[in-house]
Amino acid sequence: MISKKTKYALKALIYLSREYDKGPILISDLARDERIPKKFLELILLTLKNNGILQSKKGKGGGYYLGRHPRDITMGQAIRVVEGPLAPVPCVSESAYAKCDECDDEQTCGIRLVMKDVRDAMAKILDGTTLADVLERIDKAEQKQKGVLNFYI
Amino acid sequence: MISKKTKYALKALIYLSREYDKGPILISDLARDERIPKKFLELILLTLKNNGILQSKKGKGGGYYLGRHPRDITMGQAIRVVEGPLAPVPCVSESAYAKCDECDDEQTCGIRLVMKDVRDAMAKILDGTTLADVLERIDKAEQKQKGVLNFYI
DNA sequence: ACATTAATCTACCAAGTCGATAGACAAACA
DNA sequence: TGTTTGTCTATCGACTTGGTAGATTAATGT
Repeated sequence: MISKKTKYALKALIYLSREYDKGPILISDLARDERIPKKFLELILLTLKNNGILQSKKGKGGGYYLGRHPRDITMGQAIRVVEGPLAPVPCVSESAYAKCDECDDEQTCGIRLVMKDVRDAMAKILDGTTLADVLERIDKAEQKQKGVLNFYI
Repeated sequence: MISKKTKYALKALIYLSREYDKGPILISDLARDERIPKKFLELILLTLKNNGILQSKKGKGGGYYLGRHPRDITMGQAIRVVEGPLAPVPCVSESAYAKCDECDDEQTCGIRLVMKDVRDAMAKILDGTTLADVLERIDKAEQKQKGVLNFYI
């Protein structure tokens, strides 16, 4: 299960993607619209900025905005920053490899063999899905919902 | 990342799979051979038993053994028991669905759309891999390693 | 120069989880 | 009856999670 922190981060990024061409967005506005505790959101946005995903501007007219086009930011990148590596065990992580201390022979570890497959499957999806893709999928889901609604009217 | 508890559980299950036809195995032996803190392992084996994956026998000649054939126990089943649902968000869990409190409309939630794919990919692998499969993969990896070893001799 | 705005930094906190241990208890067996 | 072995309950320190408080710094408008 991903943490609330990660959910908040993803919500914020999707929000900022939707407002991509509208200049800096205030933390306060984001917090209010997405119902995220403001002070907590501050920390999240800051680490996203420190990891190159967001940029910010201080003072009047300031706020946060995406560091790159929504089509150039993936879910995988964002999740790794706030939640840590995707891999279920450190010994199959590409971004943050580490030896498992319980395990002596990595080559013949059954857990590792299976978890490698899991990691790869997750990475394929999350690194292959950009913020722009997510917006698109949301739009399609909303269209579909509207369609059903019309059907009932 | 999976917890140590889960790793210990999987190690124990793989161990018990290998000894499947040898009758009950002592907690002490398992703990010693797999280098798992004994008292901690007790709790793990107990919850695996309470969830129908293991069986046990008390007194002399007692110990723990698999409740079903290794070919009828999947990694997914075991992980759900000790670690909880596979799903990254509760609203896409099949085994333990729950509404996300941050989210009002499930149908159009972008996070959900992506995480559903992730859950399905994980479930496909973990529910499709039995303990017998794991043993087989370990054996193959060991054969391969021996081959390379022979090559160097 | 100065007030205002808004991000940034540091510290802190309560509650919960993780990994592990201790010891009493209960069933099986010889 | 005594020994063996699993079962249960309680407890522990360390760490993580989710969140708050307040001071500080940088940019902007007047």
